[in-house]
Amino acid sequence: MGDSNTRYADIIIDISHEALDRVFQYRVPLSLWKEVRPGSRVFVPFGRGNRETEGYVVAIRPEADYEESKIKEILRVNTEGVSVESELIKVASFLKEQYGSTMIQALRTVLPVKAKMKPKEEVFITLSADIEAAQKLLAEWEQKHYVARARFLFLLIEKGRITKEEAVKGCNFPLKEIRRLAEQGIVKLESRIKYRNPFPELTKRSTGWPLNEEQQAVADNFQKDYDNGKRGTYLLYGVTGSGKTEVYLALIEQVLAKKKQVIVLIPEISLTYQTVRRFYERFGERIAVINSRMSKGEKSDACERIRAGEADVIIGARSALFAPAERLGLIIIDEEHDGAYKSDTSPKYHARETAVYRAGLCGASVVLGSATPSVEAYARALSGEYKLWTLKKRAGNAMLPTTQIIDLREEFKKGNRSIFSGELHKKIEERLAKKEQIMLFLNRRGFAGFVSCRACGQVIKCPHCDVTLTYHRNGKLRCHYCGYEEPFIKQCPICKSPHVAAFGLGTEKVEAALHAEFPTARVLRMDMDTTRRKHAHEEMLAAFSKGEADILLGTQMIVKGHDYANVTLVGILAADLSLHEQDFRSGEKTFQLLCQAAGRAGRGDKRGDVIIQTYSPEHYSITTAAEHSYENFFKEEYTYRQLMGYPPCAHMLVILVQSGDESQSVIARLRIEKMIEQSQVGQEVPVQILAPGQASLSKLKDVYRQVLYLKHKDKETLLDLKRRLEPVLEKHPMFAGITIQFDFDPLSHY
DNA sequence: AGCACGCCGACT
DNA sequence: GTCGGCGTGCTC
Repeated sequence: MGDSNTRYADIIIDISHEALDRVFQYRVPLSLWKEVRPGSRVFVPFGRGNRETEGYVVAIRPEADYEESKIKEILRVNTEGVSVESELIKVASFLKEQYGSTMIQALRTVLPVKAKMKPKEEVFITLSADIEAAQKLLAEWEQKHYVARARFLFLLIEKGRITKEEAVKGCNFPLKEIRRLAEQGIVKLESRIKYRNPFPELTKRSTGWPLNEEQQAVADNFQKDYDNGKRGTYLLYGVTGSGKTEVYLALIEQVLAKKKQVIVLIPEISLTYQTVRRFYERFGERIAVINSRMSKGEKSDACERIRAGEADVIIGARSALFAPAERLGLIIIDEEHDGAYKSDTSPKYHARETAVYRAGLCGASVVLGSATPSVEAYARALSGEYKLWTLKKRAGNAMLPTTQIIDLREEFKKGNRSIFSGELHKKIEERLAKKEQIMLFLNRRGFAGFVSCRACGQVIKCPHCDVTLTYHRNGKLRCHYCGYEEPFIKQCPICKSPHVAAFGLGTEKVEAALHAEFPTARVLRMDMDTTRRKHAHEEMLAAFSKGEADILLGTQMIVKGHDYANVTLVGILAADLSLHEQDFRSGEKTFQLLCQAAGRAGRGDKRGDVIIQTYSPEHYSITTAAEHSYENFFKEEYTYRQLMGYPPCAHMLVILVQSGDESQSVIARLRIEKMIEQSQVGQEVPVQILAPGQASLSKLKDVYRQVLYLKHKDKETLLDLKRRLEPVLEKHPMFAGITIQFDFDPLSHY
């Protein structure tokens, strides 16, 4: 396009206001062609008064799709403090490109509150003419009945100094008029930044524990790389209790010594005062915490401190990844495997991948930590893409608990219809007698109602897909991946037992059973119902910690959190509940949950016991969790992913089609399906389309949802397909009123 | 968000 | 005619 002599820029003016939340086109003057690029910050004339406004260049293009005569020119490029903003804008383009969203959505995630929340600036107006002259003027205006002017001047003479708000709102005297008076030398405008002290908190410092040999080796290795200018991604795989946090603290200190900033990501639920305190104690006021519960003002204050370089350790959940740190040197992602690192709104980015990208832009390293790494991260560590560090020793004397798998089919044969196996019942009684505490864990997520045979443990699966059939309210069994449906079976297809049932076990039911079987035990039940109140979660855990209950019964929310020295028995009531969700990650999730739950037993000096009750005692997720072997689990899981072509061995792209009109959503989905099919004709390895149809959550808030699952070996092929689809979906009138969302390598099913 | 524009009413 | 008060609508 060298022959064309005009160039246009798509510019976002101000993302803080809804009506301006779109791109505006400006001509790029020839003199700025070299400087203006996507990501540049520029000044443009905006609005009727052509007032000079800052904007972000989102794209450069040879043509405009707006009336040529109305297009204005970019004034100049903002070169001040460009680094962070343009870095973040690049991150936004990455999000748009890799995860599929509009540039505006991407920018909104990356530049959130923005200093548009006004950096607490107050404008004051003072008199610059002398009092006598002012009073003369006031008399003149009053005489002429210039009501607003007089009101303003009267107040100003009276008070000597008033704020802009008092003048504009209080006297109904417009800012423009004040400016004119300022030009005439009657008044003076001055702005002052309002300061506030955000952290009068504890600033006690400690140097921390000396590192053990393993931990020191990791710290040394990192230091060596960092000193040599090597930056990369590291996976810190350390068993529960191996002291990963101490390692983080050591790495942070190294990086701070180089005058760099550090971002520490923690899953939202563990972002409690407890966790943050360890960092406070070590780094004092150099810390900034970004929390979803913070007000906009607090957030922008924190951002200002980061931008100004006053805070250099930033702790927060997923979105803290976009903190405006100018001198970023390290990003730490704790509990890297946690599902909370994937955004659930568009762009559905993964913090791990995005962190690696941002680190690459600014020359930072990334450290991922976990006791049960995600299959993705561990595979990359094995391939050499990430560097693997392993911590095998548990700090102190804590021993791994003994783990026992109980086959519930055997219990059933023995005639035990109770929720508790004989062994678990016996152990609970023992602990109650010894005044030791017990945690019972029901790893149920959602309301997945799969159907299984209570005699042989057979789970009813779809004949066409490797997923369980779900029991529907209409009494039928259905596969959410292909739509296959069959009537509810009366007997097990394998062992012919009539005892087939939809599995559904609630905490309330378990609580009732506990009261019946152990009438003296004090039971604390934790689930969605009992923790709805604001601090209920923390309070209940604290109460249990103080020994106010003998048994803590709950869903996965109880596995994270404090250590309980007096807990010596952990019972997992039905490990299968998360195993047979219709999701290719269910094995991984189950393994992680079991490991975390088991890690709760015997944190003190008493050795703990773990009992896993299951109908699938031979499933690798359960056996490997029982033997505390991540490596064995990984081997099995990776083979399975390879065999089925699931991530990370291949890639998936979910296209979610939403519309308020049911038939419209179906038509749109069918059209997209057709377009994809046609684009794949003649391809050597075509993209596979799986499970086109209604999403399992088929209607949400009166919006109908249709999904397409696409699968291909190479992510680039899917990205390419998305790139070609996007303009059609955005522009073509047949997709008007239809919302389309993309999700790469989903963490949950639709 | 800003800001211009346009309309109506009050006063000189 | 001029200024003030207030609602409306647009910004490449």
